[in-house]
Amino acid sequence: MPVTIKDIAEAAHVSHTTVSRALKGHGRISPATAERIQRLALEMGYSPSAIAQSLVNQRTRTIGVVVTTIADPFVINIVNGIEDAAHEAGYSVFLSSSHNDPNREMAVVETFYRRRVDAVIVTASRVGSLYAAHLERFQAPIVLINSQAEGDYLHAVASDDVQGAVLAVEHLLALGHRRIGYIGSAGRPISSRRRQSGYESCLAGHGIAPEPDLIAVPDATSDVEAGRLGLAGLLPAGPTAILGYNDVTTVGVLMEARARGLAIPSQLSLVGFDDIELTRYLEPPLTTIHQPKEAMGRAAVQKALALLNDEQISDQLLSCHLVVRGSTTAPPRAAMVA
Amino acid sequence: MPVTIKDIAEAAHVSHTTVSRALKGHGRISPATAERIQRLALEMGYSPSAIAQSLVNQRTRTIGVVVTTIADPFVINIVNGIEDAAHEAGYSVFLSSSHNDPNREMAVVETFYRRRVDAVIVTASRVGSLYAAHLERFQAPIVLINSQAEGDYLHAVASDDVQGAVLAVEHLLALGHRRIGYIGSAGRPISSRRRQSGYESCLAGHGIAPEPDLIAVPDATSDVEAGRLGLAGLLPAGPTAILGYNDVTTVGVLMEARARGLAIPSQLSLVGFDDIELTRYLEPPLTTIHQPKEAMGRAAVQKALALLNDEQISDQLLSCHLVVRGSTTAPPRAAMVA
DNA sequence: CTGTTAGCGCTTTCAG
DNA sequence: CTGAAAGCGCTAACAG
Repeated sequence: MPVTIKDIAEAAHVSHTTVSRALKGHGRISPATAERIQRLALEMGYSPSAIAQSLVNQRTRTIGVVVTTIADPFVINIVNGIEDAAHEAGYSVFLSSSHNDPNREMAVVETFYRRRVDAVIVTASRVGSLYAAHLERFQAPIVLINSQAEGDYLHAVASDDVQGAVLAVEHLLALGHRRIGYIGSAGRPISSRRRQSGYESCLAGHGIAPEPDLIAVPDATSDVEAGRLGLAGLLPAGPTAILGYNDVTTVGVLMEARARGLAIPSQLSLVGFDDIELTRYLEPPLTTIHQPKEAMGRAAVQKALALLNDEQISDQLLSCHLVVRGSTTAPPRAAMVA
Repeated sequence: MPVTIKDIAEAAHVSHTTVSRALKGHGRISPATAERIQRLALEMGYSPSAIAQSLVNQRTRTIGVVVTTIADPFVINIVNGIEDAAHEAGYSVFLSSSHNDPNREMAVVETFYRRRVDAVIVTASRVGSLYAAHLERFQAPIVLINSQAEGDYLHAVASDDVQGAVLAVEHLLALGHRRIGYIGSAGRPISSRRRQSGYESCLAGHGIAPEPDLIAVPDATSDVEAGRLGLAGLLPAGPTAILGYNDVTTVGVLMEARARGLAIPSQLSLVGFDDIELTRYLEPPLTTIHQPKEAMGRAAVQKALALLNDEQISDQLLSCHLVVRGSTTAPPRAAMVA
C-alpha cells in the first residue's frame, strides 16, 4: 500500500488536513511544520493519489485521444503534438484506437467517459454526428481533428484541404502541366472531396475544365492499393501529372508507375499530401503538401483546454504549405502517356 | 454532473447499495428490482465513475506506457500491440514520451505512479537500473521492452538481437559475401552491441575474423546521419555488404550510396533491421530483419497482467526473421569498391 | 495556525 | 433480499 497523508499525519503527530495543507503550500500553516511535513513526506516516499484527488476535485487532468489506427505515420505525428501540449499543461493522455470501426469508436469514447477524462480528442472521426446524442450527458469538450463526418457538430481542428490542393495544382500548372489527375480516398470522404474541390477550382481558375476521366476515387483496401488502381484507371486519359489524396496513395502511384516502366518525374509528375517522413527517402523523393501535424495536435489540446476554461474559441483551420522535392518537373514534350 | 448511483437510488426508491448490486449482476438481489434498476440506469444515462471504483477497488485498470519518442515507426508498432492487448483485457493505456531524456523518463513514471496505474511498460529505457531504487515504493509491475540499460533489474521483453543479426549475416554469407560491414548505434548501446556480437560470432563461425575497419558506431545526431557517416567510414575497407543497426540507419547508408553513385545492390548489398513499413517502398526495397513489434507489445502486456496476478513469468526473448527484398544480391566480381 | 467534519462515488461487510 | 454504515485518499468549509 502506498503512503497516504494519514500515515504522514501519524508520523508527524498532526491531522491529515494539516498534512494536506502543508503539501500544497497554500492554506495558512506555520512554515516550521510545513517544512517538517514536507521533509517527512519525501522521506516516506509519499506520492499523492491522483485518483483520490480526481474524485474530490471532479477533474482528472486527463485527455482521451481516439485515433483510427495507431500505427499510422500521419496520425502519430498528431498524437505526438497532443501529448507534448498535454504534458506541458500537466495533463496525461489516454490513447486508444477505434480501428476505424464506428461502434468501437463510440465504445472507446464511453470508456473515456467512465474514466471521467476532462476532454476527448478524436482524429478522423467518421461519426462526428453520433456524438450529438451523447453530448448532453458527456459534459467534457470533444474536439475533432480532421473530421470525416458530415456537418459540424462539435469543435473542430483541421488543415485546410482546399488550400493545400490549390497549392499542389498551382505548382503543377506553373511547371506547365495541363492534364493533371486526382486520385481520392473513399475512406475519408470529407477531406478527399475538399482536396478534390481545391483541385477543380484551381484548374477552373486557370481556364481548365476538370475532366471526369482524370479523377478517380478507387474503392481499395489500402491507400497504396488505391494509388495503384487509381493510376491504372487514369492512364488512358493521358495525365502528365497526378495529385494523390495523400502520400501513401501517392506511393501506390509510384509503385504502379515503376511496375509499368513509367519514369517519374520525366514522364509523370507526382504530388502527395501530408508530408510524412517516408516521402523524403523515396526515389524520387516526393513533392508534397505539408500538413502541420504536430501543430494540429497542439491546437486541439489548446482548444480543449480553452473549452474547459469556458473560453469560447473558434474552430481552427490550419494552412498547409508546398514542399518541392524530386517527383515533379515539367511535362514531357509528347504529352501523351498511354 | 454525471448521474450517480444515488440518483438512481432515489428514482428507484431503494438504497444506493441496492443499485450498486443490481448493476453488477452478482450479489443477491431480486431479479425484478435488478431489472428495474438496470432499465432506469440506462434511461438516465448512467455511467459508473471509474475514478470512484478505482479508489475503492485499489486498482485502476490502466497501464502507463512510456516511449522514447512517439513519432517513431518502430515504437509505434509496439504501442499498437500494447494498446490492442490492453483493450482486450479491459485496460486503458496512458501514453507518454520521455523524449529520450532520463530525467523526463523518471518524471513520467512518477506521474504514472500518482495516477496509480496498475502496471508500467517502458520501451528502450536507458535507465532501467534507476528503477531499482523506486521499485520498493512503486508496487506496480514494470516491464521493460528492449531495455538499453545494463543489467536486468526488472521484467523484460525483447527481441533476439543476436539471433536476428546472425540471420542477416548468414544470408549475406550464403550470397557469397565475405567483406561484410556493420554500422551500429551509439544511442542504443545494448541492442547495438548484441547485434554486433551476433554479426561477429556468425562471421567467426564461418572462419572470418571480424575486422575493426568494417565496423562503425558513428556518433551522429540521427539514425539516417549515422548511416551516412558509417558508410563513408567503412568504404575504404572495401565492404561488399553492410548490415545496418536498423532500417533507418540503413536508409542513411542508401542515401549516401546514392549520393556517391554506388549501385545498390549490384555494388553493395544492404540489410536493415526492424522491418518498418517504409522499407518496402524504397528503391530498392530493403532486405531486413523483421522484429515482431506488435507481438512484443502484446507480450509486455501479458507479462504485466500475469505479474498483477502474482504469476511468475519468465522473461521473453522473441525471435526475428529474415525478409529478403531487393537490397541484397551476390557480391560484384571485382569486390573492391574503394 | 490547526483540527473536526463532511463528502466526492463507489463497494463491501454486517445486520436485519 | 435489502439497507445502514464504514471507508478508499483526499480537499474544503467551518470551528476553535
